[in-house]
Amino acid sequence: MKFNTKTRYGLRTMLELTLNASREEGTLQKEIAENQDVSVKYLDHIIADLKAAGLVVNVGGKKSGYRLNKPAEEITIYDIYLAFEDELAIIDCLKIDGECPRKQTCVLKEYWCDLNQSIRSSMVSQNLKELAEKHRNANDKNSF
Amino acid sequence: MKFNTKTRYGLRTMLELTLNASREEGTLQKEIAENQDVSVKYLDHIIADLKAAGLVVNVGGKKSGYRLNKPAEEITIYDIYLAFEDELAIIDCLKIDGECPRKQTCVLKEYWCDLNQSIRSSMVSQNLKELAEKHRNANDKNSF
DNA sequence: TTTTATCCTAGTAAAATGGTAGGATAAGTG
DNA sequence: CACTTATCCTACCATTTTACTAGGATAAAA
Repeated sequence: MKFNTKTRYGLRTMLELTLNASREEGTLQKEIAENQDVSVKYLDHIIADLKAAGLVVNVGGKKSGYRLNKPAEEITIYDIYLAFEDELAIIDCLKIDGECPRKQTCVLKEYWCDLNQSIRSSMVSQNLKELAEKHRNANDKNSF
Repeated sequence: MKFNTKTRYGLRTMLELTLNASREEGTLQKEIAENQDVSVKYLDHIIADLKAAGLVVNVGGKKSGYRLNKPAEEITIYDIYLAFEDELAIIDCLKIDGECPRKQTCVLKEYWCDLNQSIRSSMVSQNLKELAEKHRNANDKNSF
């Protein structure tokens, strides 16, 4: 029961882009990789996923930096999660077309479903702008 | 981000034992396996884990059935989870002795930690007695 | 004595995880 | 124009985890 590293690094990447939002020229992969202690090659995949999800854009084609593709307050942690994973389903029968012969009357499914909703809602209700503000109010301005 | 089958089957096993709590002779593995559509062999492992965690006992040695080892209201979903997994840590740096160079000032860790707590608290606050009551109030009395 | 259900240790195919490697493309630099 | 370098894109891969199955020992009951 854990989140994978792509989601974690992806979130850190997105927070870094949020903090650099004032930069017109965006932020280079290389810089992010250094700050976040990931290889540029691995970050490649992460950024590709974020890009495919429409969360980041690269400012001017090859050799240019990245920026958020929407205002930070419109990007939630769940959006970032979805760049790397399918719809949250903590057990299989909660999937959109997940079938379970017991589904009609399963009291446990009810429980799992509630928990699933509560996790998702925690991720939906936290956006990047709030995170960035919290970060700026913290002591050390360079770590996350 | 999902729960494994052992935890799911373990919970179903525990709910079945709760519903059968009035039986002095306990419930046989075989019966549980049939009701829950698991092979007896696989259930073997699951029950072994539940037993090791002190959640179930077998009534009279070999060839006897299983019973809960404590009152149902004292057994939470989190107790059952712990029979199969380590302490809940949705990201590694939340582990008891998990180290992270950024830990002092990491605003993201704060978020993950809150989410971790909220998931755990959902699991801690749901006990087997409540689940069994909900189940008995439902239509179909035999499925979960 | 035979049956059978618990108990215990191994093994294992398939999938997921967390990456690395290689090279194509194109933008900027000397 | 040649060169460097950062993005882009496709493979590949080792390790770990997952979800089991298999085999047999033990002991209680029939």
